Amino acid sequence: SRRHSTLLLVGVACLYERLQDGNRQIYAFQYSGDFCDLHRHVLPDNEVAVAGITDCSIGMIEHKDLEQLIAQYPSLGLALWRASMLEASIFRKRLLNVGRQPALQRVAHLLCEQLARREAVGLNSATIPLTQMDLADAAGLSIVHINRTFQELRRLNILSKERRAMKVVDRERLAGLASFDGNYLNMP
Amino acid sequence: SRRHSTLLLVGVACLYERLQDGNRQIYAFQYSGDFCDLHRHVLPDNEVAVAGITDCSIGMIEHKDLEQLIAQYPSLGLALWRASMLEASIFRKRLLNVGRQPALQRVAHLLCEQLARREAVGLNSATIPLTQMDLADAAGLSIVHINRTFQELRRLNILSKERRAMKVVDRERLAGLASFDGNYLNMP
DNA sequence: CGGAACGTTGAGTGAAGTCAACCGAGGTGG
DNA sequence: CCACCTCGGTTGACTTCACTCAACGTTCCG
Repeated sequence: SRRHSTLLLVGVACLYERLQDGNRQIYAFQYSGDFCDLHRHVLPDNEVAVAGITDCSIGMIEHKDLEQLIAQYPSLGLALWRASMLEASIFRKRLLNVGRQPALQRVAHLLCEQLARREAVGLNSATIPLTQMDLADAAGLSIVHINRTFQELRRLNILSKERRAMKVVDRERLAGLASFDGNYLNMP
Repeated sequence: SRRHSTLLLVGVACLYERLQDGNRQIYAFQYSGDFCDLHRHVLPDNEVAVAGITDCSIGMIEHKDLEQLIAQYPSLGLALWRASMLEASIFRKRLLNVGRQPALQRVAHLLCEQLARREAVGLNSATIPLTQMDLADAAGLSIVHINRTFQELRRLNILSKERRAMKVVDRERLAGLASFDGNYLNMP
């Protein structure tokens, strides 16, 4: 059990868990400013893992230092609490989409969420550095089906290919397709 | 936007969201001691709703009173933060199961989780007061498919029928089937 | 130049969904 | 008291969305 928390400073990472059969579920993509493993504060021994999607810079903070800081600055404690509730809100929406939406809408919503979160941390390019495998594991779909879903999104002129990366060309229609409403991210 | 939070005192409730097409996703079942709508503290205008599964008693607390209490007793703030992280942990596991597990395991895991949580609040009966519709909406499956999954669980002598309610007969095998490990609930 | 990782394709399969009935237990009002 | 209604559960036939498998193409990098 670790004695520190990790903070993502630069880059994109993902939080995931792997099943016995090797299948992976990506729980969240993380951006600058996100704590990667705060949950270990409450659940030191769980199976959740973190991996970099791009190259990352990280910072560490000792648990006891963090606790001391919270004691000293109660508003930090409140901010961390709010961050946890926001994380829960994101998980809820993911659950709705994975549980109740077909592949096209599901992928569209996931992409909208990443665009919104990237924007919030100043990443304004519409080119998203995720592989089809990453998207498959986040959406709960097979790689092959993700690939075909992407082809459909490209056919609709919503996505385009840049070398190996995908680029969102028509964000409006992507959001329309997904019925995306960023309210749950605490954004406009 | 409400000025109070609701605390579930007695009974079972569920947190859910409905799609335009009428489809429902149940995010969580709630038990005595759970706050039903703390998320509104951060996201006052979201679409998440609460409904009673059984008859319920609830308590209300004004947001400003809660904030005052937290200021007065910092450990209450920490406890609420931990509760939010635990909620997030439950959502993560739900996501893993909905995204990556077939119906039988998915339903088995959901039932294991409810048994564990019921036990934690002193509800020791193995009879779970959920309809097949509730389970379907929580597992992200159709009612018809839930029904057939239940028949399979009964055929395996893991579940039985009591009147209209279901009863878990063989908790060991249910947990085995689901590869259930209660660690993510912060329980043994 | 070669290999690894990612992306694409086609064919065949299968798990879960949909539709449309019908059944059965409670509850309720005439 | 019983007819009736409603809600939840069950069934069968059929459909479809997504998965698997196995190959092949492409980009990137050493």
